[in-house]
Amino acid sequence: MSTKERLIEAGLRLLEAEGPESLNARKLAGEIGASTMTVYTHFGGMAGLYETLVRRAFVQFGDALAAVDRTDDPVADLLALGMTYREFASANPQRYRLMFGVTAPGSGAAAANDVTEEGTPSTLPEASATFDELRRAVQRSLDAGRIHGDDAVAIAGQFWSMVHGFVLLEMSGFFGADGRGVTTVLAPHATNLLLGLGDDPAAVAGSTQAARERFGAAEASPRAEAAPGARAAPRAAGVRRGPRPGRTSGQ
Amino acid sequence: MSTKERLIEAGLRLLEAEGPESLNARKLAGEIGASTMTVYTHFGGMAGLYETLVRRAFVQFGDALAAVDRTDDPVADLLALGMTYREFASANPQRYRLMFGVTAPGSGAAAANDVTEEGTPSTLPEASATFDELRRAVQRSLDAGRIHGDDAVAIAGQFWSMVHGFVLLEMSGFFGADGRGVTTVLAPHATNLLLGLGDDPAAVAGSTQAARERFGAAEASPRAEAAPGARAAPRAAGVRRGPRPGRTSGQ
DNA sequence: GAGCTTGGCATAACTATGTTATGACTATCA
DNA sequence: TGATAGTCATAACATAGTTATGCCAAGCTC
Repeated sequence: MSTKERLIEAGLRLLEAEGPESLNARKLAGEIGASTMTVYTHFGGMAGLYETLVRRAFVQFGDALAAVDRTDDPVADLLALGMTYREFASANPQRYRLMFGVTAPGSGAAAANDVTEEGTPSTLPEASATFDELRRAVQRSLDAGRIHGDDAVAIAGQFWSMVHGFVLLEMSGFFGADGRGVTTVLAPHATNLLLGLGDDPAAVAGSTQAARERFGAAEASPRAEAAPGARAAPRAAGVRRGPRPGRTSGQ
Repeated sequence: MSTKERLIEAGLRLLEAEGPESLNARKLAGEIGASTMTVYTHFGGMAGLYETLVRRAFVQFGDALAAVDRTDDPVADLLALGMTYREFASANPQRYRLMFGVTAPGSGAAAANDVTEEGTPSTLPEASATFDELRRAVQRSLDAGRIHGDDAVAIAGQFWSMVHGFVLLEMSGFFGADGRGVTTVLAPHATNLLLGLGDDPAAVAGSTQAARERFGAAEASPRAEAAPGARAAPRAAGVRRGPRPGRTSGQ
């Protein structure tokens, strides 16, 4: 594997394993047995590396979403998409935060802006693709007459706000530790939103059940970054984890 | 004013004015004509300063939300609360990000963890108070029979997910630049959620109109952070202007 | 094949930032 | 008046991003 690729993989791994503060040039380089210079040769600096990681993460994220089956129940598909979305974020919280310019990868990241700070995802084609997956599911639900409206993008934005907000608040520790918030907050929210969009209560219940069953089955599949037990035993100890080696003066 | 207080205010000001990367000890100290040592004397380090800024920001945020009038239309109150919420976040994006452990204030912030990274808000009483404001509005809507459900906290969580997710995505540049997303995404989302919660369509429309008018009126008031852009105006430089604390009179 | 060019990379130095050690100065109090 | 505690400037140290420099191997030209 090329040095560049090894750096990227080490970066993604270190990010989740030791948190964003370990995403520094020296540690990264040490991880692959190279010098910090490689970061500059291949990425122009830490900012470039961050951007590459963000793109890569979005691709993986997009792959995970694209892997959701499309059935003849577009609303169930939409719900399954949401569950997968939340699953990915819960399993890779640091990655998710980085993707949405929401992490603190160290001082360099602040300089990395352009990518990390504000415009981050909205200008990345990889991110747009992610959103597009959602938009299509909404469009199919519209086409099927399950929900009503004239702007699939706007409706997709509502679903996105819902899941994105939930996921971040859940990561921050609101909504309880285990996946409890999913049943108390996210699922009812999705139901309410669908009802508000005009879907039939019975149909919503059916699609919810279908998505739930489908999702329980999908859990057995060996998805790479769909880390262990996101639903059953999701990191009760919280997002971080980590003795945080040798901070400050080591003392 | 005490050195400590001046550091806090300089911190909040620098944060919005120059971004999180300017929130460093030397710049901060220079801002008030002191040495970096003051940061350690008063806050124990940058981490302590961050935590103080987060608490202060939550207090200001809570004040802004508490200043929303309570009328005999609890749903309109709820919507006004949401608009105020979004307004605060849009006017003080860096502050909002910091509050939710969502900013990248430089390498120190990663160390600031404990506060900045994961548990940030969920363990801060100031943050809980914020959420409680929302919960009460939901409870009043339940009591009034406008919406149905047995768990005000869970329902409040849905509203919170909605606004939080919207606000962050809007900051990241999705949903367009001006407040356009508010009318295309956030407002319809709120309507749909209310409908899903059992409110009457006509009643929702009425409350929405009431909230809109009330908010438009409030816009004329000399609220610092009540920036223009929610409906029509662009809020080009909306990043500036800090909210003056302690305007809790209107309650 | 000899020499040149290019790209990858190690070494080491430079800069910025968090942090700490030290000591001076001031206010308060016994 | 002397002691103590708190505040804070100076200066040094550690870490992390970055850059300068040069080595070296792979091609390429002649």
